[in-house]
Amino acid sequence: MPGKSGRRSGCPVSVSLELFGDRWSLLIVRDMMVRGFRTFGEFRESGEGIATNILADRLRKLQHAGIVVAEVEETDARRLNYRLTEKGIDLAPVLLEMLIWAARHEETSAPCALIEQIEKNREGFLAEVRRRWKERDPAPIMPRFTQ
Amino acid sequence: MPGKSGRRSGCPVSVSLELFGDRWSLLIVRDMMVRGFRTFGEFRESGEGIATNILADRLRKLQHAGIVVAEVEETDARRLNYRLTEKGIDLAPVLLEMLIWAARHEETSAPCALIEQIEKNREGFLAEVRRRWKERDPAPIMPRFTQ
DNA sequence: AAAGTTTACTTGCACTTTGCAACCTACCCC
DNA sequence: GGGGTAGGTTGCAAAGTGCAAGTAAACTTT
Repeated sequence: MPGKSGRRSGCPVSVSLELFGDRWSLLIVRDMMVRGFRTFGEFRESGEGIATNILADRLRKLQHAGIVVAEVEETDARRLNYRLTEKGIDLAPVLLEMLIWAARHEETSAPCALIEQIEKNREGFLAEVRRRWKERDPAPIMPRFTQ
Repeated sequence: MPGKSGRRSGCPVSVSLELFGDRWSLLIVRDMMVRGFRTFGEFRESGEGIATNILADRLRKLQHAGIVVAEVEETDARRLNYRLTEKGIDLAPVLLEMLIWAARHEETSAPCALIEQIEKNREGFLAEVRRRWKERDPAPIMPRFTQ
């Protein structure tokens, strides 16, 4: 949905930050992308403890931005399946660089071996993320990093 | 400054978002990185219209996170020069991917030719950003994208 | 040296966003 | 049709944000 008025500026970085520059949006994208989460309940129990009103708000905004789509599950009409769009899966490089940066400069629970492996093979990792998305493969590609 | 308690989780993405997951922090980093801005006044008039209390707060937090350092200018003691640390300049790939994503999926003021050129030569662009930082070259590497 | 300007803030206040708990309403299963 | 589950909404207190104004120190001009 381009052509929005009311933008702070036309700088792409600024535009990005207006869409997902907060503490939660990219975590939801991460869960969809690498952990295969699809439902409200999965995101809610994702480990970081997001409040349900914030979660509902972010899912709404991500849908409005065209990053996520929701579809009703055919076996259970209560259940919504949230899924990344192509625009959403294209955020993979952003998340990957954030992961590499934090693993290098902050103390995280990500095992060094895993990070090293990903860093050496960025393109392969991104290709695998994209393949899983395309084939709707719900298997998580990365563990949960519980602290 | 690793070893902080009170983290939501040990996931590197979550850790990153706790440090710079807001609408302003990365814009300040962008201004330092690609426009050569150094002083409070330059950030204030950067185009997006940040409030001065927020700017002061973000500069403080970025310093506390070790992403930015401040040093008094020798010619004018009023003037503080804010500068990225190595940890800060290492955010370049994150910003670059955000720039590419938004240029591809949103309507921005970035000229297509420029984006295409950068996308084809990511490593060269990152090397140039890093060179300018290392040599304290204040020449902006990218224009201001005024809308 | 008095007056004005610039720089980097701080303060006050209205407004918005967030976090937490509780509640609500379909929908499924038995 | 009763109980549990999924995906929310609502209310309220606390925190964060945006804007205008003010401040203190360091220069600059007269």
